[in-house]
Amino acid sequence: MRKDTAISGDTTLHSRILADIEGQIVSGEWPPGHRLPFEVDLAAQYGCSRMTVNKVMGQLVRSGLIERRKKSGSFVAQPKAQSAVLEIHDIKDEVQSLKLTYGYALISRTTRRSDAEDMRRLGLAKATDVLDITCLHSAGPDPFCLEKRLINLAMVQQAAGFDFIEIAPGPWLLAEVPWTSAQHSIQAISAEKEEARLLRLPPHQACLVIERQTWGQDGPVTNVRLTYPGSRHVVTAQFKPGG
Amino acid sequence: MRKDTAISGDTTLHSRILADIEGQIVSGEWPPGHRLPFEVDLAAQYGCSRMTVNKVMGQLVRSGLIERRKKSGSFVAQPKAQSAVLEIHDIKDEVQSLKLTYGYALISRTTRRSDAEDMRRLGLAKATDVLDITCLHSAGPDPFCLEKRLINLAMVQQAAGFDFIEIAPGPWLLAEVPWTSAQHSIQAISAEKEEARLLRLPPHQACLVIERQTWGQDGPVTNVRLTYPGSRHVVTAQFKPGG
DNA sequence: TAGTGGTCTAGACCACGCT
DNA sequence: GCGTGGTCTAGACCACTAA
Repeated sequence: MRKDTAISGDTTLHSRILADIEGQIVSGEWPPGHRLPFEVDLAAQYGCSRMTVNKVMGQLVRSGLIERRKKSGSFVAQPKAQSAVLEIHDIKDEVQSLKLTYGYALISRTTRRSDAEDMRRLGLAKATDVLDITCLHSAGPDPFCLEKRLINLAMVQQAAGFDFIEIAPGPWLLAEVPWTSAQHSIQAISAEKEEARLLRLPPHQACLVIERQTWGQDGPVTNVRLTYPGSRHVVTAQFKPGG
Repeated sequence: MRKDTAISGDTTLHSRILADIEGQIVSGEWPPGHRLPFEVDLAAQYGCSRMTVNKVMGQLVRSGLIERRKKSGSFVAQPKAQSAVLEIHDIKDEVQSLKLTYGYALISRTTRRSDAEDMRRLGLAKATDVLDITCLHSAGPDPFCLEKRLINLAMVQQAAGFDFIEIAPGPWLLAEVPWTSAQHSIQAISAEKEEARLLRLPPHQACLVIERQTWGQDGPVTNVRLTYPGSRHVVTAQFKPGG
């Protein structure tokens, strides 16, 4: 068959088929549990090969819109847990996107043998040397975020020789150390005295705390706890099926 | 060439190639900016067709590990904004996974013409009728989460005839209304008097507030604000490249 | 056991963007 | 120009599983 890659429309065949099927589902015309046409039939309907349809179906599965069972067919999925994509930006970018001048100040930097709390935060099995950094990110004249970070020196030897006076540990680590996975937790706390002082807040003010634990290929790399003052900071996440 | 789908290993060819390349990247052997072999060369190296390699490359692009430029080739991406997947579970499941008995109580349910605040929360362009629901989810004997929800009756007519006494609006909407996208925001607040009373908290206690705005195909469906007491609730998110 | 999805091939043409 | 990725085909075999 002659290939006319210039699709009869504007985008690729994939996108057109994908959009069609997504449309059927989100409009409710194909409710949860409805069985979609078989790959062979869709291929015939769109006049394309089965593999093209298969690719689309793969995307639909990944986005959670459909479920597929061999021998039975493909079905519109029951919507269940929503999963949203949380974008975690660099703090500097975050501040600058608010049209404020970004400031960074190192508050403390100490090296020690990891204690029980350090090992818990990093998820260490046995004690190693850790670097403990506290620093403050500011937006214009105001404190923006307090960062308390632990770096596992067993994984990041070169951090021992870096002062972190000019460059924040976040971007430095990102450029320096390959990492494989991360886990985030978000909670609300009342600011403790020391935090409140550094963030120039009244004591017991509600703060948003984002804690991120990062692993490299060979073990824990770093744990960072970012404390954002009051309700000034908002974390957002988007969900869109088939993204 | 004879097809031996029984892969020389344990999984599919895809997975093997994907794992190999991911390994090169996360181990740091291929640092950011490094150019990967061309598709043709990888295909030759693995003794497979170019399309198989192409599929893998597509996954690597989607997971943000590489960037591809025509004529230049494929390059290991500079790690930038981290994006994590936030799983937003049903509150009932959340409570039950803590081995606590789930309880639900409707506190108020009123219908009105949307005021300015309603329109802001729902993102309405012009006024419609809205259903305003306040309810409480509990875990064992304790309040777990306060839910304040608006439902756009122009989009969800059938909600007007439902009492929400036995069934919480969240699961009801999930089953009843197809939706296309959602946006979440998370922030820390100090509990106001009314919230503190319902959640049985001392006033001004720090609370985590998750607000979710949901759109259907034809417009705003619902806005829900979930207030979790104190630092008892933690939202978690996972990141794993190439997931 | 037969139907369905899962995977793969060995080609092909096209568009884009370096050089 | 020409090399690279982007897309697509018309087959094929296999594994799984529901009937």
